[in-house]
Amino acid sequence: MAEQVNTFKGNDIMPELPEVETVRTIIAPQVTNRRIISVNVLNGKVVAHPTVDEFCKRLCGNTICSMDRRGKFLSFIFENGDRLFLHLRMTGQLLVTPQDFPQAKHTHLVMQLDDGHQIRYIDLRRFGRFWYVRNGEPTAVTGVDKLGLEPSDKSLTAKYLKSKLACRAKAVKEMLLDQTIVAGIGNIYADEILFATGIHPEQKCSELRDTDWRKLAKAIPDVIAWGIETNKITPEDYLACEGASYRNTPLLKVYGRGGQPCLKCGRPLERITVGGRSSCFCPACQRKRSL
DNA sequence: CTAGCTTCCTGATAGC
DNA sequence: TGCTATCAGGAAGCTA
Repeated sequence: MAEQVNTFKGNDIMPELPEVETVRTIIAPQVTNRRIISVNVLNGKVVAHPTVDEFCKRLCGNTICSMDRRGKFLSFIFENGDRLFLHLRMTGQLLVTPQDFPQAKHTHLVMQLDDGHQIRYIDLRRFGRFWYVRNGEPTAVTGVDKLGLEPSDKSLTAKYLKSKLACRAKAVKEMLLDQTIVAGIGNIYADEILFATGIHPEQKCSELRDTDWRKLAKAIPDVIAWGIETNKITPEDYLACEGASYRNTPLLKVYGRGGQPCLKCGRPLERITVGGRSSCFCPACQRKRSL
């Protein structure tokens, strides 16, 4: 039995694009056409813009039209065109609960809806943030303006990736985590995408060949779409686990499997650190090429 | 401009 | 048992 190298600290959380999309599809139908009648900010740290007082004032009375997602950002769109942006970062959880539902530890923000339900924000590490942006007000304050292409964007081609990155000495894994190139990939799906392409996480962008760029341009949308598909959960199960256990962890091929056999060749997967992030890969299927 | 370091935060775990 | 140190991670904010 191979040694288990990873520790899985907080692995039930850490939302990336597929998980954020799951949250949106679960939450949106429960809040659409609901009016926010009051807001309780239990920890002002999670409100990034504007001040907590202004934030609460602007939210109250608004009716939610729809929910959107861009990269790992969620947003609530209101009837008046205002928007509430949210980034879950590492450990943020968004729930719609009956108002008498037991309040979880680390609940930082509660919005009371007009149908007796509440939207609750829970975040163990408090890295997540909310931004309230008025209709017509620039969204630059949130950071969404800096995001690169969505993985599903048809403009995400080998040519796009190569033109943006081929001159850079950065490791390909760091490129995948750069939200200004492609939005929504985190540490887990970066490892899965690299395994799918057979590229070593430390391979420099400047060393990649045209076939590599083509493989990446295909694997990025494919792996993210697979993540969205496999993360499906019912609203009941989502609430029962308090929005924490809808991840496809058992299905991941490399992430968190350091020391375990590669699903393609059986050799033990390795775990290294790339750009300060733990990375799992197969040393046989993802050989590092020298020039 | 980029690279590299630090910060934020808590809880699990290791070591004494 | 109980203490302290270490580590995980997304993204911003620094410095050089």
